[in-house]
Order: sequence, then structure tokens, then C-alpha cells
Amino acid sequence: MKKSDKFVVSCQQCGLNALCIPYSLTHEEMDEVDGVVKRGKPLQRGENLFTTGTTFNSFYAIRSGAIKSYNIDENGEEHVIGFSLPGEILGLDAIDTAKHVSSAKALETTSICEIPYSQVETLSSKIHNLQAHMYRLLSREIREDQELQMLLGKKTAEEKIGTFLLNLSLRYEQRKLSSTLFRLPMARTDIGNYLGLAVETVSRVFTRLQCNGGIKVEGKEVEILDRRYLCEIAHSALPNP
Amino acid sequence: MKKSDKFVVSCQQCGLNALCIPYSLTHEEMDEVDGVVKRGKPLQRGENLFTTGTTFNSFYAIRSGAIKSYNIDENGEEHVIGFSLPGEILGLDAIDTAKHVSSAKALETTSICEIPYSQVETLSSKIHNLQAHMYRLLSREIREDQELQMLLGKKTAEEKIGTFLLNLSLRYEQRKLSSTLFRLPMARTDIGNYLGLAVETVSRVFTRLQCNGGIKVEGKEVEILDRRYLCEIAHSALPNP
DNA sequence: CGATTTGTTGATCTTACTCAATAATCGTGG
DNA sequence: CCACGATTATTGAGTAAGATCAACAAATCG
Repeated sequence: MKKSDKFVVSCQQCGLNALCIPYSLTHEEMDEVDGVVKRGKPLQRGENLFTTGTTFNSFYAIRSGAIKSYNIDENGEEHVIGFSLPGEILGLDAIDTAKHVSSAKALETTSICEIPYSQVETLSSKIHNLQAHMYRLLSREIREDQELQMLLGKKTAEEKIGTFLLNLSLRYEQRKLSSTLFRLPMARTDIGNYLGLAVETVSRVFTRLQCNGGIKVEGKEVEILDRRYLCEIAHSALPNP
Repeated sequence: MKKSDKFVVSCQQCGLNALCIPYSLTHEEMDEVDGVVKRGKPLQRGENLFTTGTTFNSFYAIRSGAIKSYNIDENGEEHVIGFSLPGEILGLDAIDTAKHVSSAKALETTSICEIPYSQVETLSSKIHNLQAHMYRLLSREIREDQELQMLLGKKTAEEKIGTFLLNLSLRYEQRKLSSTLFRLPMARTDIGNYLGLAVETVSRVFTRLQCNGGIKVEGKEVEILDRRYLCEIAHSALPNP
């Protein structure tokens, strides 16, 4: 097996384009990065990848499936922090405390790649482009979180759901999956919890968007019928005009 | 001037304990980190440190004063992202895009330290502890943003304001300033905008908290009278019991 | 196949927004 | 320093968006 092949197998299939930055690493460096990525056994629906308070050793890249990140507050209430789809990375919020500050649960059968943090730390000292990439990765998450804050603080239920659907659509597209027809891996409850809405509101907005011809919903299957209309609803710039 | 003195001058006074990590850097390393930090001329109230879309070259540490980070949306509406107080760092969200994704404006006369990103990148490849620290710094911001998301999505007006005040109190305390008596550097409008509340609601909650003896407000001066009560209102764990 | 969870729809209630009026504070120039 | 206008803050009254409660339908699972 050539080095570049190995790289392709454990890295790009992992959706780890992010970590690997093929355009700026030598084959040798790719191989090194490649070497630290571990493929774990798939998680079953409902299984936890990690839970709050446990020691942070690795972050993870989703290969297939979907993960829900959440926290349980003092009153035992769940708070959904986000959803991770294939090709995305999670666990970066735990670097600072060395303990996981949230829990991560599989929403469906999910296979993941484990990326031991200590090795990334060591490797990124040596490979300058990997370090630069880690900084960008972390920075991007900060920026995305800030966008979400605006969504949560200032937008109406319709704007929240519209933006949520368009965001999912974009993320699937980035992974070469259909951007117009996809399956929501999470329950309505999770969507509501994530967006700060009651389940009933989520349901009602879905129905309303369907009545207006923007989408077609059937259980967890969603089809985006009128992207332009959804963008209007979301009051955000067109992700893909 | 001894090296350690120089370090103290441009670094600790900057509130850059964060960047310097005295406990894990040698004097030589401290001196190197020290060397890249530039002290700029103070900003006057209303002056911008940077604006959305401009090239990102440096991030900044607040030495004194206060900064408001914000964005202007398509409709010309301002959205307040956050406030930076002495000893805190801002601009980390721009690493990814190489352009500033938000604007930063001085809320009062503010002196800052400029930290050229390219130099931190270079230096952190060489000084492993600096790299590790940068990762922690970025990771912490992600975690804090996630906490804010929960606040914005699921909490009532009282919980939001209560948490906001306790958070400010904690941040002042960390910088050895009074945690019980301080001046709000931002307008009510900014607080409301930041927390996703109407100005009027902010005003009303302030009055209500004052009536219940939790705080004393007089214009921008705030005194925390009953921390325990505020914590109850905020429905959060006591930051300092 | 029945039981349990998950999703939808309707009716009512509550929180916080909006609009409006007034009061206080700030900044500026005489 | 004070007077002026402009901005910023407070308070009240009415309204609307979304929460809650409740009932039912549909999907999922053992």
C-alpha cells in the first residue's frame, strides 16, 4: 500500500480533509498524521462516545452516522449543544479543562475516528501546517458558535428552523450528499431543545413551511422544495445561489 | 532592565497572564513572547479597533477599558457578540478566514496590546507550551460560547440578566477588581442586544432585582448586594461560594 | 401485536415585545 | 459653568409569539 493510499483510507474517508490538509503537507507528513488516527468500532444508536466529566484524551471525527452533543444541568434537564455529521470533528471544547465538558451520544449507528490529542499536539509542533490548521479549525468553531448565538438570541421560530434546515443542507452538500433530500438524524425534541423552541413549535413550523411549499416533511425525511423561499424565511444570505 | 521585568511590563500588565504562562516558560521564552507584544496608543470611546471584512493580522489583549464586539446584518441591524474586559483577548474568531468577521469598538477609553498572529504562529511552533496554551485559549472560548448559547436559548429574562451580572462580577474579580461594586461599561441597549432582550426588559429586570434587594443600580454603577439571591435567579452554580 | 415513545394539532396562558410618554444623563458650545 | 439638544434609561399599557397543557395519531420496538 502506497503512503498516499493509506492516507486516503484512514483520513479522507474519515472526512478528515480538515485535519490532513493534503494541499500543504508532504507525503511523509500526511503519513504521520495518518498514523495517529484510530478507527474505533461503530457506536450503536443511543451509545455514548464520551460523557461529561470523563478525562479528555482524544477528539473525534465522524465517518458515518450522527452524534448529538449535550449537557445535563443541575435540574436534570438536557441541553442539546449541537449535532455532528459525517466529516465533522467534535470534542475540541474539552482541550482547556482536560475533561469532557459535554456528553456525546450516537443518534444512529455511527462510526468514528479517534484522534489522540497528545499526538496532535506533538505532531503539530513539528508540522507547521498542521498547527496552522488546528488554529483555523478551532477558530472556525468559535465563529460558528457566534453565529448560532445570534440565531438563538434574535430570531423567530421560523427563522431558526429555516436556518437550521439550510445549514443541514449545506453540510450534507459539503460531504457530497444530497442537499435537497435528506433524513434528519435527530428527534423533533432535539431540534427544539437545540434551537430553544418547544417541540410543539418545531412541529407547527414544519407543517407551516410544508403548507407554503418550502419543504416536504415525512417523519424524519425532509425535502427542500424551494430553497429561495427558505432563505427568505431564514433572513440569511443564500448559502448557494 | 532584567528580562523578567520586561516580561512583567508588557505582558502581565497587559493582562496577558494567559499568553505568557509564566509557570511553564523559561525566562528566555518569556522574553521572546514578550517581544512580539506591541502596545498601541489608547482608543477613544467610540473608536473601532477593527471592523468586519478588514484583513486579520493580530489579535488583541485589553489592558484597560472595555471593548464591544458586534456585527451588522443585511438589514443594518447591530448584533452584539460580546464584551471584552481588561486581561481578556479578542479577535481569535478571525484566524480561520484571515479576515475579521466582526467589528470591535471601544466603549470607553481603552488601551490594548496587539499580538501579531503570524509571530504567535511561528513562536508557538518553537515553544511547545505556548502552542498548548493557544489550544487551551481557543478551546475555552468555544466552551464559553456554548454556555452562552444555553443562556440565550433556554433562559428567562431574569436568568439572563442574573447570569450576566454574576459573570461580569467574576471577570472583574479575576482581574483583582471589586466583584461587588463596578461600573457597567456598556449601555442598556448593548446588554439587551447581547442577551436577546428588549432594552425595556433589561431596565425592568434591573428595577425588579433592585426592589428584591439583590442589587443596587444607579445608572451604570452596579453593586451586588445579595450574591446568593442573584445565583438563585440565575439558576446557576455559585461561581464563588 | 400491544406498549411505549415520538409527533401533530388545538385551546389557553404567559412572557417579553412593541409602542408611547416621560425622565435622566451626556456632550457640546456659548 | 450652565443651558441646550441629543441620546439613553425608565415606566406604563396593550399585544403577539411562543410556551404550556391536553388530547390524539403515528411510528418504533421488543
